[in-house]
Amino acid sequence: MAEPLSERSQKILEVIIEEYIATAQPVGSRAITQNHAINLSSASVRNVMAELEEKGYLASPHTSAGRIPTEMGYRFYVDTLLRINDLNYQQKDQIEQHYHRRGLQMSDMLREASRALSSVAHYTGLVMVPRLKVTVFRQIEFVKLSPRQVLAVFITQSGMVQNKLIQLDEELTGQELEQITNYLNQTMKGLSIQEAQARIVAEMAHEKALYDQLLQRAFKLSSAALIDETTGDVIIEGTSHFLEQPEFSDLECMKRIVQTFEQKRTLVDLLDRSLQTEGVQILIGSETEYSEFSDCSLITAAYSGRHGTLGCLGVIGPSRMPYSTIIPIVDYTANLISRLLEGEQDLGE
Amino acid sequence: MAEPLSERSQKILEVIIEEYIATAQPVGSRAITQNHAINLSSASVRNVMAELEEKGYLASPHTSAGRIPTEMGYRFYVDTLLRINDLNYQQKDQIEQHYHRRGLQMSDMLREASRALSSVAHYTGLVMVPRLKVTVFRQIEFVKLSPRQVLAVFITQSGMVQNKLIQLDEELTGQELEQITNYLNQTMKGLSIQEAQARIVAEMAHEKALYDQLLQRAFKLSSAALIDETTGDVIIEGTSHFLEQPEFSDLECMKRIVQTFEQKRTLVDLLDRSLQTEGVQILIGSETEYSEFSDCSLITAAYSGRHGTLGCLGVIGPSRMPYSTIIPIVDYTANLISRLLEGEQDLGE
DNA sequence: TTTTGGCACTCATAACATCAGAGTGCTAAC
DNA sequence: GTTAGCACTCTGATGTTATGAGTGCCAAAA
Repeated sequence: MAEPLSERSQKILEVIIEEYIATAQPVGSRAITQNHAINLSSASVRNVMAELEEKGYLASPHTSAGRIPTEMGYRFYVDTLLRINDLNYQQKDQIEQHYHRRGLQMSDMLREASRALSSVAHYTGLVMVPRLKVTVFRQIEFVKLSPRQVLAVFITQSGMVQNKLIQLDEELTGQELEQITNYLNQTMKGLSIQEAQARIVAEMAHEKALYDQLLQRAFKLSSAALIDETTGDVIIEGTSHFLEQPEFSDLECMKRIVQTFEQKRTLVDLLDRSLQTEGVQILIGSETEYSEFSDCSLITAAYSGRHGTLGCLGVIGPSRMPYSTIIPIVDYTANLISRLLEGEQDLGE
Repeated sequence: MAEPLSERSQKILEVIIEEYIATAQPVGSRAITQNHAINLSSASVRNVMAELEEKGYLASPHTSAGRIPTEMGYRFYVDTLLRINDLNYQQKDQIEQHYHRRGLQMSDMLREASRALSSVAHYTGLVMVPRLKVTVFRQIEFVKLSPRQVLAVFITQSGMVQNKLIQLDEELTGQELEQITNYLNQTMKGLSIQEAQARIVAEMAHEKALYDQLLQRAFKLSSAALIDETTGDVIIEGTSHFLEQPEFSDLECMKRIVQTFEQKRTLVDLLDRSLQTEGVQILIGSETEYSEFSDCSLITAAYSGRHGTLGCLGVIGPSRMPYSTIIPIVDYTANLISRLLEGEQDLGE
């Protein structure tokens, strides 16, 4: 059981998985001997298939229906059998076309990334919007909406814009607000939000601040503006691709997936977990740890700006997914976005 | 044919439609005589049903399957038979709960409105985001991202925030930018965007501007910032409710609807058309003029701020929809949002 | 020892026939 | 004008059978 698969078994497993990915039909021994360059009789293939089933790489829906890959089968395939295709010219072009328009803001760019993923991969595209705390401070502006209400507009080095409505304890004059703005912009420029927050805490604790009411107000205001209470956001494009998959013709199952997409929460958690990983990460079925995705796979890659990892993006679809073409699409998109975001920053400095 | 329906026929039509809305099953003559206070034999009902079918209000899927309402049937029902329920306490409460959190920005509020519609009505909620040009100018800020790139942050009286990246022909110093900002904020405060644009055009034409380079730049910049090239946006919540409807169990049809939602374009057009209408508007089936919605109905109502209509919101679902409960939900939500937005403005002045 | 041809067996799927039930339309009687 | 009754239609459920794809196993061949 723990003994490794022979080369021949591996080859057959590979062919079965690729055939199943292509057709969505259980693969029989005969299909293998006919369609592919395997010089074996169907009986020999059957023996190997029985072995692969026993070891857990394959399963049969019923006696006379051929075999389909298990999660473990896909995992082995991805880890050891997969040969990743290079993107062809057309695919690269198709991805890049999404960014030809000039003057895209960061949020637009991320949306385009999700669209690109969805349309090129033909699965659902996901892009996680950078968490505030991983971004770098560029500029803050306060807009007074009413005596006790201020809108903080906060711009990160990478060009993201965040708005936040702040309720004030005490009234501030326009002049005070301006002073605060200037002070904060000087003090925090170039700091990461985490650094900025740390500095705020430090300076607020520092007694010096006690003497300067304005400073104290400034810190209060900025700490209110920089608290990131949002749960994170994900840009989802191409939900409808799920409806094309024969494995999700079950409406009940489909509904659960769409609902999960709508809540976004689960996807945020999922993508968060992928954030740490270097390169392309692949989660298959139960590895996602969500039952609604038990027949899905998630392929993700992190993207970054000049100051490090910003977020991650990827594609979700059925486990029966052409990994060899999807992986480079995700990889290429993540790199492209990273390059663009780093370029943006160059302009900014 | 053109002769009107007798009272009895109308009553029977009403019962059939309501029964069909409740059960999603074709309604037979017997169901009517049993379940409802109609003192007629099934044979008499059959006569009436034949008449209603001939006149186009009903259709029969096949000989032995009872009748279902046609589009014309629904239209007649909505126009003349419908008695609109009042919202009960729970429903009102459920809608209002979405706004209890303080410090909601306009965009958050609109999202909540869409969620509220979706969760209370159990159909898909739609909210059209106000077009820039119907809003009132409050404040503009320019943030210099690079020598030739400026981010314009534009805040409307109703608290909406719009960002736009502007490419400059010529470099501007921070000081110049500040002057421009001040000038524009003074000049355009309280103007509607249409008025503001008109003024820009007028002043740019005016020869006085020729002498003052700074002014000219100001106008250029603001006109770039105020051009609304976005196609309009719609906030959609509760797509998954469509998957609950038995009439859309056809995956192909379902997919077309979800795709249409994803593109948003069609929905923008649809909602745009409803914008002019006073009160609640109802579009049934082909009245939407989109084939993918041939079995859907759209119920909308406009919402407004103090300065007039801002946008519209509503619900889309199958034509077989409990109009009497959905209509007041849409109506109430639109009024509530309008009230809140007008309140927001009070705070702002 | 490995491979393969052959054969019995299993099971899903499609095709077909049958039947019950729901509903209609029509006619004659009330 | 209303209704009871009846013949008729059509769907959907049920059951039966045939087909065929695919397996497992065994004995013979390599």
